[in-house]
Amino acid sequence: MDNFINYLQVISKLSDDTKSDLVNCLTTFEFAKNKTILKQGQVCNYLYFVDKGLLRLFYYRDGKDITDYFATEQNIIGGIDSFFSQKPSEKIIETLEACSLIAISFDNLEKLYQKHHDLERVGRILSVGAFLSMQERLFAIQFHSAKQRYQELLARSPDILQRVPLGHIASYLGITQVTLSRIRSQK
Amino acid sequence: MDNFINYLQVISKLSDDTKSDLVNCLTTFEFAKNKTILKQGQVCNYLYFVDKGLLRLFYYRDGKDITDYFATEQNIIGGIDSFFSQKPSEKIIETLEACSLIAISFDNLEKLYQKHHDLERVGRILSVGAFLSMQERLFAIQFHSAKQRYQELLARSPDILQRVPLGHIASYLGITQVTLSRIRSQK
DNA sequence: CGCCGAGTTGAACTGAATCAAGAAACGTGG
DNA sequence: CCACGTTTCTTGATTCAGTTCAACTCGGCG
Repeated sequence: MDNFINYLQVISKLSDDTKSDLVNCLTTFEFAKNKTILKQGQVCNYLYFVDKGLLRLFYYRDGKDITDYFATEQNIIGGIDSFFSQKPSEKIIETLEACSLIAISFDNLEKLYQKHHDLERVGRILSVGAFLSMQERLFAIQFHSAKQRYQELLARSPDILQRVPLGHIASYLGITQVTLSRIRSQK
Repeated sequence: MDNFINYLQVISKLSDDTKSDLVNCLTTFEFAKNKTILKQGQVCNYLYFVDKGLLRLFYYRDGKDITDYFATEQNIIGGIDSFFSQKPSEKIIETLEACSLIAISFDNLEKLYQKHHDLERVGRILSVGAFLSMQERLFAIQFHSAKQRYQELLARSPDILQRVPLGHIASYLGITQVTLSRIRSQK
């Protein structure tokens, strides 16, 4: 839990009061490998901070499995659309390794936001950051070739390549498995 | 100004205290058509709410002018990356029509965020919304054809098509002017 | 041992880009 | 208000990155 609180605290200072309230609202979960922790059609009730392990967020498009996001240690993952709208999720979260997660429920988060301005600030900053990374991703998809995107991922998160099947990587990069295979073979 | 405050208030309730502080921090600007209001290399010091008019946010990529975003009445526009990081902006904002804008400076916004929890909440909700729309845009670029994206824009913002040169529309959709012209001619 | 999912490789196809040239609209000055 | 140059838009021919379809390889595991 300290890991998560530290993570938040670095973003913007939290009072002791906030931190102690926060600790009381957090739940830890342990999941085995290849478990679905958010099903399609289910409302996403938690945001998860990854203490240990690796997960992915994905959805189906024409029956094809498309990875949207990978979360490793020190990342947050959730079905954001569903979580904030409290509507059924199109997207699915599954573990790709055994995971220890620190979770906060929607109700608790709302309550804490209400009560603690400093926490809401952290939330605001995280959201702006998420916006900016989506922007970068959009840019990469628009202007960088499949090869470039692969190399950027390789530079940014070399570990993911080791820990995840190539099919997931390919759809995350917005290319087919076949293209990814060709990219890897050349050079 | 009331337009802007109303816009914010709908997102989440603001106290009278917040509102009166807010009014004192807002500035209104009038710009003629085709004026640059954020230059490349300049730090973006304001977020603008469009009371009247039309603007675009764009940047250069290989010497080509790429439109990132259009803002019409009741939209917010700014060089977000630059604004929040307070670093020089890659991106440029220019008016495409004569505009009345309501602006808030970075310093004022920070001050207000500090003082008013309810306003920071509005900021948080706006940021999550911005994230979600980027997500949709990414999805469209990845999976929808040029034609589909054009038709979606047409459905969503028919007025923009009337008010903006096609070249800007094309780069916003992530296609060339040439392709857009072909799409429009068929059907 | 044989099956099965994951990855590779080859051949054909396609949406959109690029290159290039012409037509239409626009505005600025004489 | 017309003439000229400039920008905007259209149209045609060609090219290319990446997809699709399909067959094949490989390593693991019941």
